[in-house]
Amino acid sequence: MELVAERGYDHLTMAGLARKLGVSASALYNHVSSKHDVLVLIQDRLNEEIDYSAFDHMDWPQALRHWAVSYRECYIEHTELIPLIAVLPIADAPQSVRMYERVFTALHSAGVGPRDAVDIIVGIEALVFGAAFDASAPADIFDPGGLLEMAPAFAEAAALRAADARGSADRAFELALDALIDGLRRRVSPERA
Amino acid sequence: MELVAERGYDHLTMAGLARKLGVSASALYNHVSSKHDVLVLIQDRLNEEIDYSAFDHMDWPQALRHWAVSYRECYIEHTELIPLIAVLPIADAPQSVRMYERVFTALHSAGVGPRDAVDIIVGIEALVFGAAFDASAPADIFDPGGLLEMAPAFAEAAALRAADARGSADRAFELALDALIDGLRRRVSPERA
DNA sequence: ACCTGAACACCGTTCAAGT
DNA sequence: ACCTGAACACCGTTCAAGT
Repeated sequence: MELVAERGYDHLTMAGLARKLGVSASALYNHVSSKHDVLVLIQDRLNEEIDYSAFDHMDWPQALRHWAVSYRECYIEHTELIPLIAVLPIADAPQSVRMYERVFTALHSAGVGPRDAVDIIVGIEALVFGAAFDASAPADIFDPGGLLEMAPAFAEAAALRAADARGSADRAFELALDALIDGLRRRVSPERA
Repeated sequence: MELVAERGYDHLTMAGLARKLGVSASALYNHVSSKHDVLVLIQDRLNEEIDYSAFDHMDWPQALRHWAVSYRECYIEHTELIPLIAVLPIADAPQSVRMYERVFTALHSAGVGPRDAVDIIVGIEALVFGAAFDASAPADIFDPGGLLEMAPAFAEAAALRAADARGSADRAFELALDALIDGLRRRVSPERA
């Protein structure tokens, strides 16, 4: 009961979490010292499910792609946590630390310099988080509403998108991800261009 | 006093905003119907400052880059608003609608298909929002703390990054942005590869 | 038309008191 | 060692009452 970060807390509130555990809200403070602590536990639980095994048997651009896709899938189902987790230090989150180390060493041993490796990780993560946000946004996010006359061309394309918001978000993510990784590969190992 | 979304609201709370305006919190509901309304006003105010004039006199990959840099700069100074604004529909936000229309038509008239154009906008935005998050994260976000022995290689590179977190975040963003745009250009107009 | 002040149902957190 | 219940300082929002 101590280490478990119980799943299914849609309303991530101390009271709600306590109710789900059958205790009072104040009882939680015998196990964690603040809400920040439970966020760290959740972050680590979530990051544990990200699949980065591709780095074992693929070249880094391909592995990066698999990692990013898995990363995004993990967070799409828990989008309300993204703004909290995206700025959360990884100290005391062992699974997250392990993941970063693996990705970093894979890039490094493939000849990518340490600064570029960190930058690549940060860049991929930025796209992943941003895309997960996008996937969680309402389908009509680009609907100009009463301002249609201001954006006739964009509105038409946005309506097409709204018809299959999730599929469109997936396509947009994969287009950007492929473009990003392709660009990174050319930048970091230009001889293979 | 009605339309103004007063600046300097660090604590974006109805009470705080009311205090800054010298009225009571409940008085605000004579002008807006909910906090969501003031967020829309703020979103529009903020997006008004994004510079997309580059689309007037540059080719789309270059213009996209200028737009993204300006976009990110706008949100870096108001990072606490990102999670709210990133999922906010743009209906009733005229400046935002205007911006999207301009970017979309610029891409479209350059020969980019409507679906790709929207995907490119979404992809750039994802990177911008994610990178703005990253820039607002604490400098020691990648510090493994007591788990140093789990990530010796990554920790070293992360420490280098922490020494100049903001500069590193900028570099990572620009590396990813250039790579992304380069990849998009190749994908959308392969003949110019 | 616009404001105030009290009230409501919530937050995260603390702390004395119990077992 | 772990829990409860009351309390605190906050949220966003409503509403009767004032001018």
